[in-house]
Amino acid sequence: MKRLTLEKIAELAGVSRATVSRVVNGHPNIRTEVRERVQKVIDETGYEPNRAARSLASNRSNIIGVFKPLVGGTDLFIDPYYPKLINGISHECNQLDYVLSLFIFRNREEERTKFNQIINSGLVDGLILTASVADDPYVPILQKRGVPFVMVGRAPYDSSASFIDADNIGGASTAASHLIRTGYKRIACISPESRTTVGQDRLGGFLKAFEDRQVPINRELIVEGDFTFASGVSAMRQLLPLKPDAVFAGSDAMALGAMQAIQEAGLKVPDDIAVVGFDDFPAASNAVPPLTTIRQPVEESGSMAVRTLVDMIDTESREARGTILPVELIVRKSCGALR
Amino acid sequence: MKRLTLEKIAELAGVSRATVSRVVNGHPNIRTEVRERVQKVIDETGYEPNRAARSLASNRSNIIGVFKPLVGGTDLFIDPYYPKLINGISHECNQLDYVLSLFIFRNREEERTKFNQIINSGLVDGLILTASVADDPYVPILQKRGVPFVMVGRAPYDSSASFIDADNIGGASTAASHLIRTGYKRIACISPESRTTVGQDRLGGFLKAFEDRQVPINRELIVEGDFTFASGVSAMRQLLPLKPDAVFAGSDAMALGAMQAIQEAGLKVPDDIAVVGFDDFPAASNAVPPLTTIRQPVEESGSMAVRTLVDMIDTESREARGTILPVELIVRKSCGALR
DNA sequence: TTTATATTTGAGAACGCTCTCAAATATAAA
DNA sequence: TTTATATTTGAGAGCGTTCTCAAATATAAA
Repeated sequence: MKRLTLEKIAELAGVSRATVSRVVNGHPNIRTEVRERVQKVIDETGYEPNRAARSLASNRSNIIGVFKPLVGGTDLFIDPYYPKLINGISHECNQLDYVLSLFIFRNREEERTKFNQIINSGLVDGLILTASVADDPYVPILQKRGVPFVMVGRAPYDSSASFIDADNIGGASTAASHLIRTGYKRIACISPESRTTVGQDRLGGFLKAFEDRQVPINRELIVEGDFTFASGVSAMRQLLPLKPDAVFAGSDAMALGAMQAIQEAGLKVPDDIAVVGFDDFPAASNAVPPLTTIRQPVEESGSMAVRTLVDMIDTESREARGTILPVELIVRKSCGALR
Repeated sequence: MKRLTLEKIAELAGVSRATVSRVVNGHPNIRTEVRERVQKVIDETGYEPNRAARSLASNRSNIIGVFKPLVGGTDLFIDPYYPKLINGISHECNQLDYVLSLFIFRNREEERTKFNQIINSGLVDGLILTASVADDPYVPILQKRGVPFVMVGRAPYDSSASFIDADNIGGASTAASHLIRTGYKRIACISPESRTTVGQDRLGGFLKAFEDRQVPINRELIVEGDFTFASGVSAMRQLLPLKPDAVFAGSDAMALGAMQAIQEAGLKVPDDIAVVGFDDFPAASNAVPPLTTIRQPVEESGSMAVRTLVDMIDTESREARGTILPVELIVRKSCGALR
């Protein structure tokens, strides 16, 4: 089947190429009679404009890239966070008529090479950056290159980049406050990697709750994990001898790991040790007992990121805009507040 | 910063556009002296060819689309299967220098519209189709249109389309045989949706094990779920009054749900009821007791799909080729075979 | 050397669109 | 009507590549 072109459609409709282009792109100033005639031909033939030609002529690809830099050795893509985020991004892309390209890497070298290709080849109109660590090398490059981008899941170190983030500080603080209010005295924290801004913020929020309420903090009850179930288990095993009566884990995966370690030790959640997580992943509500946690609006982050990015692209504004989305405490059985 | 073009590089290197093009594309028949001179300029300037122009001229986008049709109401994207698959696909795309675009939809209407755009706009060189149901409307369209595609996670109803699939029949059969061999007499099955080919195959494999061993089947012990944890819980609740002594669930999520329903009823896994799942997701090994399951090579499916597709694109062959990847029984505590 | 042949290079068309500018036509004002 | 103005259309350049074909140059054979 021969590809249809604008030219061909123009011929069939008895107009010029330019007129068909106008119809396709919804430009004003076309006689409705002509517009309808052309549209009819387009509909009947199923014509779709060639994207490459369009990109070349307009200098716009209508593709948004999602770039996920490696974070340490951990492959967080398996975590339900990413699928949800991608869902949100994808949905909003569909709405705004953008195509989503996904860039995930296994090693730094590859990552760097592809990054350069991506931003210098005109492949994408803009980039969504996820899961950056504090020393992310890409931000300055993007800024110098003038490529629109927004970061999701982290606030940038300086405020010169657009970002979408959940209120990690507020959420962690709410979680900790909830435990303090419920009456626990030895509250532990399994904090996510402090190399990540998420980790920093969640730990920060945890600490803030104590400061705000002027409750002293037990520093030895703070252990670092790496977001994973396994790290939750081992962190909790470390904590058990210190006899905490509650633990806030900076991710649901770690919280679930902690619960398992607690139960292995023959203790009960929440009677012996209360547990609160962060994320509200499906597994949280399925856990036994169901996990009290902080729900973050992951899909919304994704769609908000796309909206922000597309707006930056359309307006050609490179001005940074940050959005912090509210989170929500979901009280279930694991925190012992429901009796 | 002004975009670099072939022309510009040619000027800087003192050669013609065509020569630079040859260097960039690794064509033979260039004096090494010239090749090196040009390459030097390219390296120094960081030149990357414009993808749109390339696509237009070569009629190749070097983009592979992953198209995930809606399956019923269930949003399976959250399931760890997809992230793993995408990981595999993405990795192989990186290797073969293709870009991955992801297409996920929320409703049929949108899905159809975008599908047409995708295949008629020259956006992608080929498509990976996931999670199709038996009445998938897209296969015939792709075939007529001559778009290279491969289906993953299902064997097509007729063998005229390329596919990559895990050995669902063999795996389910192995799982069931394992339960039979271990000595269980009332073996139940929570089968995935029979609308999906995965569901059909896993149920088929389950039944096959009984036929092969000439063991009679208890049809009333077969209940259908929809891959989810919740459906596993409710399926198991239905099964409990029928007093099964073992259950094979067609997905780990359902198996975990079943385990929870069993434990809620005050029964023990595996002592009262043994459980075997399918998939070997991270949660399977974290479960208490750890879940015996069938491991399917999801990432390998992804990379194999890409390799197959790229080969079809390169050779311009539209001949169907099917691959069935082997699966593996992972014996853990939940099946009661380890004492 | 001279001629034949292989290798290396460049000129220029083509890919299918967008967009500017000017021409053609319709509409409003005089 | 006539003229001025607004709206609608088309011609054609340009986007940055690839690729064919022929010219230029190098190499081999006579």
